[in-house]
Amino acid sequence: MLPHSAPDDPRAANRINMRRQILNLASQLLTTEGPQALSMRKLALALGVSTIVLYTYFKDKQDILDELYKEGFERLRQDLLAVPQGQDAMEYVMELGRTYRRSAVNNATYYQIMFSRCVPGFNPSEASRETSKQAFGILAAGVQRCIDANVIQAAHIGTAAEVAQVLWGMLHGMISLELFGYLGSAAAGEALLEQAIQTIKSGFTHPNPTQPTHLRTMS
Amino acid sequence: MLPHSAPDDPRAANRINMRRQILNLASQLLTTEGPQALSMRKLALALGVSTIVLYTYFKDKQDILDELYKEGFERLRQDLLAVPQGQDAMEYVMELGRTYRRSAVNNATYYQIMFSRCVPGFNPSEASRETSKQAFGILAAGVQRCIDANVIQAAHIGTAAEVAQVLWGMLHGMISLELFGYLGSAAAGEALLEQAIQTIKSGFTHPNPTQPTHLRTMS
DNA sequence: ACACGAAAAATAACACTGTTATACTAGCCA
DNA sequence: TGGCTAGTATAACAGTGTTATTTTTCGTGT
Repeated sequence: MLPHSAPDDPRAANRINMRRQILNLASQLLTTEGPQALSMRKLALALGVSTIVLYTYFKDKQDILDELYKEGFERLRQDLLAVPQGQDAMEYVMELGRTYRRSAVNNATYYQIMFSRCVPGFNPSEASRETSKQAFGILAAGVQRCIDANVIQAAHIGTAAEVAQVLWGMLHGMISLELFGYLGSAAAGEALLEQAIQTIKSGFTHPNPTQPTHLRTMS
Repeated sequence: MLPHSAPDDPRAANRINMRRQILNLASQLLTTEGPQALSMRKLALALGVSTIVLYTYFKDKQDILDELYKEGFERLRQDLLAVPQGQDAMEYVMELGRTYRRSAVNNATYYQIMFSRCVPGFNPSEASRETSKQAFGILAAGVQRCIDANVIQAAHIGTAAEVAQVLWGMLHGMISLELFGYLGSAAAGEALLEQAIQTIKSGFTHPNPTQPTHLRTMS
């Protein structure tokens, strides 16, 4: 991962040290003042250095945002990992959903970077999108457990990954509406998410009343 | 709505004409080049006028974005209104969901303005948020029809508005993931939305297996 | 220890952005 | 015709990301 220089090269050590310092400050600026306040000049000023320094440690602003994007998904992943895997597979998945919301609300500005195009030209790199898939994998594994335990009617819905994508989308939608202020208070957001989770549970546990979905994707 | 001048005042006529001209161009720029390309200077240059002109017809850039935000919700509302209200209330709501996605995909850049913070400081005005509620009202009315027809187990879920908010969130989430590129192709997005709709239908038509949600909003 | 060379940093600038103070010009009314 | 007002242009201010040029720093070979 490191460049061509030796690991004990003082220059290289300083490099990764400086990288962390910049990212820490960027992270702090992001959470305290929001995405639009995160400018290269402010970053440099707060570090007491010139703007050019940022460009010696990062390719450009996108590169820094990309790192924050990864950090956001890493936080989410850690939070999801902390959910205890009780005996009830379905209850575990539901708790993942609640944790997902809590993590998103607690890291709202990170969530903006991860899921809304809050910085004009920013698009996460392919490598960073891989990180996002790891957080998603926890959800998919939970769904797989439900399918194995026969509490999700898999045949009527799709593969574990597909079900997890649907679940993810629904959770993300509720949280997204809340963060954008469409649901009113945080309490309302929490209550509505609980409703959504209950509805999803109900939908997953009961057989699909119509024909398989892949036969009717074209209307 | 018009200012203090008479309706046949040639100045005033020119005013609303110019307003429309600016908005049309902004809309075009938005769809062709995306939100970050929508700058006041580009707008003025394309119109062949000075930037100051924009500020005589609009308070600032937010004001223009606010108008586009309203236009986006108006398009969505029109698309939803065009859905025929067949006999089956549930099928009507499901078709609303499919139409919602189609409308969002067809007006992806508008959707970004409506639901993602794609322009740094933009926050829709209170008046514009009222417009968004009108589009939401169509969804809520459809849900109400389902409740009246006893195809949604309302007692187990909540009021029509709450159910509609959950439905809306789920639809929005799937579409949002698709537009951000998390679902792969448009075909995958369409198929997964169909899965989501079927799951929602199943969840809505079957009674909620646990106690009412308002008793467990606090964990 | 000293000088060399390369890496890192500073300065200053370029091309943008939204916004506005000042100056000017056009058109309407008396 | 004169004057007033609304509308426009010019030019500037403060901010953004980025970079070419210059200067400094610092590890390393002699």
